[in-house]
Amino acid sequence: MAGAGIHPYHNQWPPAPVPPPATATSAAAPLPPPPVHHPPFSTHDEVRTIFITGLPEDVKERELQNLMRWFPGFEASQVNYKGEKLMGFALFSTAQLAVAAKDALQDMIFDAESKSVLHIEMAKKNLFVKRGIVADSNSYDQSKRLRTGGDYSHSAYTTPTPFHPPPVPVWGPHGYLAPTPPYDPYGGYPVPPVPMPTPTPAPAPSSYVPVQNTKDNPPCNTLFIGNLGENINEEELRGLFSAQPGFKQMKILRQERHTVCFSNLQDLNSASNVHHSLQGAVIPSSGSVGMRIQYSKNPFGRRKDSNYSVASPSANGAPPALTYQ
DNA sequence: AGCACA
Repeated sequence: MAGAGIHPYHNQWPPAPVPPPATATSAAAPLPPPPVHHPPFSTHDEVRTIFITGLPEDVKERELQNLMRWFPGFEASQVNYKGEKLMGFALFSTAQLAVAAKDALQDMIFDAESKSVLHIEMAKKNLFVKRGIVADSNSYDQSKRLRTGGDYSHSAYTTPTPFHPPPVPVWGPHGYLAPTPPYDPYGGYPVPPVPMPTPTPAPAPSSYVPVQNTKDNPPCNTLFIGNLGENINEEELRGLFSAQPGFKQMKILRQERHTVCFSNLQDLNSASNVHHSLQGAVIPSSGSVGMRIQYSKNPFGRRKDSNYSVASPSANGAPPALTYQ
């Protein structure tokens, strides 16, 4: 009976940084410092953040991040959509690396279509990274979301894999782009600097964040998922939940302020497993917030408003309960 | 915190 509830996703977000599954990286060669997980208390108070203007209006945070991630020392980036002009920030591990990225990106044509040319300066202050979510030191604002280096950092420059181009020289000094080349802008490099996001919905969340699940509802076959972030991608969400064992169907509800989701599983046990294994899961489009999972108040298959007790005396053998309510 | 659909 109980005790055999082994499910493939035994995630319970280890509270301490768990050493990643060491892929046979021999630590013989001197590796650059790990780009992420920089403690907030940096010993140096030097500015190691660059300030980016000239981004196209429809720039996505992910685009900036995918650009920045190729630069050594990149830790986190952020787009501020608040002001009249877009501002981007990117934090590096050292001021020197920030300057290097600044110089490499200076006057780069970010988007030939919209004629966007980047202008980079050193920021006035460092980007403030707070456990994945960030605020500029000046103001905290919901319209700003931060993307940290994340778990892909291992594949970029830490290991000189042959198929990854060394990023910096690609867009060398000033406008590696010809006026408007309709062809491969990465001149000679077989691989674009921004890897294609894997089209297959990765059923594994990118990370987990502790969630305080204040109160839950009685266990049932349907899960209510909230705290999904404003820019949640439905496909991504669907991909995640539909890959869970016992998945039956789901419904995504876009509301004014919060998008929520209902995931219906074949039985209570499956729902319980997912409830546990995905609690606090973070997927890329949710920003850096972890989803909150609760059992639904209205499990699938049961009517919300029942006038007289349980309104389905089907073959469950349950006698009609006497409920005066 | 935000709980629809049958």
